[in-house]
Amino acid sequence: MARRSSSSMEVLLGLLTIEPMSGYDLGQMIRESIGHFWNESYGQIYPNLKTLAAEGSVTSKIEKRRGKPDRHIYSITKKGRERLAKWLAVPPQPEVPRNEMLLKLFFGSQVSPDIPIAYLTRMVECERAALERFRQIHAAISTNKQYPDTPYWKMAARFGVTEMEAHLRWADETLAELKKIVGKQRSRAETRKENSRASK
Amino acid sequence: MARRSSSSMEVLLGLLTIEPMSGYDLGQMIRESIGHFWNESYGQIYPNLKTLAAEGSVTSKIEKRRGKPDRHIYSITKKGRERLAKWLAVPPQPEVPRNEMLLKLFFGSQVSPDIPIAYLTRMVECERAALERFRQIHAAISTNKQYPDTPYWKMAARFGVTEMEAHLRWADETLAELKKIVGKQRSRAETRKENSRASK
DNA sequence: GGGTGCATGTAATGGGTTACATGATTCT
DNA sequence: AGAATCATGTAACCCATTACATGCACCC
Repeated sequence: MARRSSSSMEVLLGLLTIEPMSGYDLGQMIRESIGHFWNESYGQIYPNLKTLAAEGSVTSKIEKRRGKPDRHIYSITKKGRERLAKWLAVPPQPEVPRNEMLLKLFFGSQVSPDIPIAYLTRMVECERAALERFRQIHAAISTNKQYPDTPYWKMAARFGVTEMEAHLRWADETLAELKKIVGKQRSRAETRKENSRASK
Repeated sequence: MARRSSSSMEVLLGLLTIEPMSGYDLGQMIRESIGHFWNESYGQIYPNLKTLAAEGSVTSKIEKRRGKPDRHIYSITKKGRERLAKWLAVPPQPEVPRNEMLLKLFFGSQVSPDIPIAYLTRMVECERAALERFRQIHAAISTNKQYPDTPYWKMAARFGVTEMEAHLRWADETLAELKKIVGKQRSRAETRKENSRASK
């Protein structure tokens, strides 16, 4: 997608401030903790770690384990922290995310209303589940020991909660609207049928 | 970004159901009408129109105009409508958008709270403006003549309104939280100063 | 015996933005 | 005179995902 200022390396640096980790661990962590607003594939993580190591932003140690494959444990260096801080200081640019669901809805008149009804219904289920997850994450962070990171993690979780609630409200409203359209089409079809019957 | 099922061609087809247009017009329209949830660059639009023309989903006519450059006016064909309908029938996959702002906030403890405060404040301004725009768009659609598309366009606009309102609520809450953190750091700094004064 | 998880990595592929090129007209 | 808008297009480049490759351990 060609984001000019990649951020893919900085995520790794950011997570390594929590504790030293392997590439595999980083992948796991990204999916579990920030997966709701950021993801990174291994095809990106491993090469980026190498680049960061080459420039001295991270160091690596090999952890030998009999039986299991070796683990390359990466730690953030002073230089890495500087790079992270520099990136954090740059105000994030407002980006327009591509929302395929809205795009399809925008062209909804081209197909039967049953189609948007179907995927919105499914979306509601997904978002209800996501909302629950966000609430649990928030609760888990709140009861845990308080790190300096805790308030920030809570803010991110609160974002998820607020957004999911908004989406659900919108979806309810929209589904009601779509059902009204279906109703109108049905009654028009009825009228047509009656007319043709009357004209016979 | 490698979305497996590109959608970039279907946007063009969708917009061409409204009326025949040139590549340039399509670019304008995308920015003005669906720019809040989808964008497309000319480097994408022109080649895609050629591809669509080659496969017979659109036809083109050249509009000669003295002085100004020629315009290639594209119209959607029956085949194009079929392709669009087929795409519309596929339920949109829930995608995790990359939210750089949340990512930076997540690592907020690494820098002074003034930094997130600054960009959240700016974000609030942008989103307030966006909210206003969405409301105006919604009002404009509502007062206009009713096309079959109208209800769907309204739904998309309502999504924007709902989401912006949610973001603004969250930003307010988050800014308050960040200011509390600043307060705590100030008071800690005060205490340290007093302690060192007392120890002199 | 076969699937799943751990663990690292590379290459192919594809999508998308930016920058560049061109050229006329209109506005300041 | 110079900037901006209209209008079309191409090429370079970047970023990211997917698929593939490898190999051991553990569980059913």
